[in-house]
Amino acid sequence: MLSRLFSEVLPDVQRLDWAEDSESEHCKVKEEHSLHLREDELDEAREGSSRAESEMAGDDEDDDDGEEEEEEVEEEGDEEGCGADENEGKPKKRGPKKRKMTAARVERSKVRRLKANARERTRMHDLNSALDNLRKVVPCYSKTQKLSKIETLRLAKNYILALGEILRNGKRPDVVTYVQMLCKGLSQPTTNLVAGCLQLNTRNFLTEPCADGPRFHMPSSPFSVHPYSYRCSRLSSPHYQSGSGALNLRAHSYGSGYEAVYLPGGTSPDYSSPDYEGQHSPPVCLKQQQESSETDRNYHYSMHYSGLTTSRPGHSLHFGPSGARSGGAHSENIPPFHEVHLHHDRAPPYEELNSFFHN
DNA sequence: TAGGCCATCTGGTCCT
DNA sequence: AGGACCAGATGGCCTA
Repeated sequence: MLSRLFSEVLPDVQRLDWAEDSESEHCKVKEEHSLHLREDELDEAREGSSRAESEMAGDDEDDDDGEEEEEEVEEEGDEEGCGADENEGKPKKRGPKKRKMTAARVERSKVRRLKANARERTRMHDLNSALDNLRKVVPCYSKTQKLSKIETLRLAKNYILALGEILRNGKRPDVVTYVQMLCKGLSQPTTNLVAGCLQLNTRNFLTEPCADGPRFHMPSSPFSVHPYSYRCSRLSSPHYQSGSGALNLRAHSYGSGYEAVYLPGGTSPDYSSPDYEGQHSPPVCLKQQQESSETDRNYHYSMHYSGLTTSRPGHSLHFGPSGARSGGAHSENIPPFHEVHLHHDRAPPYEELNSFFHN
């Protein structure tokens, strides 16, 4: 199984390399464009430089061929507050003596600074490009709702640790434990998103009617794809932190399953109904509440539907900390499912995890 | 309006 | 001298 994991990971890493290459190509093109856009700055600086040189005709008369022989005039201690009174009692500075900053030198320094700025921009763009690539291989990816840089790094670290744990133990982890590992140290909004992504991929998560009220059951595999979309207005949004209507997610000691139980506070949408149109949020808030007991070591999570609405009046669910934002205030922000999903095609470890939870 | 996130500029440091 | 890297400062944008 582990070898299968590696055999699946490696080609994907190669794909990733390719993707990174193409993306960096794209980035380079963009960067060239942006550099072109800023060439005028350099031109301006150069023009300014030549202007300054001509204005400095008094002491730079022979600087006509661009190789200006700048004055090698040494400072007489008149810069940086090194006046005579300040130098009293202090040893004379050693090292290369500062050259006088002629206007030409100042302008050249400006040009150098502009070039350095351009390089710095390029460098940061490359860094961002790499971060984008990283975003695509961590468990939760959205084109529209990007994880922040810091959260991407945290999630990536947790993901690596989680995969390492799986490799070390050679067995699938408890689902909730897995979610815990992934979300360790993440902000609440990111935790919500990750939980939402994981839950998004629980095709059979929904609809298993119970006698004691609407109840959702997590299947053994939490990672298979289902077609519902969800929304998250902004990852930094604190909307999903707590709520009244909640979905309690309990891990069972038996099997690998856990169940999500709707608590009072909302109406369960009839996902099984053909009338149901999937423009709604699956739970996007997963918040550990407590450890229930030692015997079943159940972890309780509340999974809140934040402003989950449907086209049917009876299906409008209002969850959220205050309710003020609930009720579909952000329905226009719902990213389509294809924009928020697990990258099965890019993340074989996830497929492997799928198989873990399928077995 | 405050806070989070981000891009950019800038000066400093280290290395080649 | 120049490039890479870094961290601080700053201002813009967005959301609650």
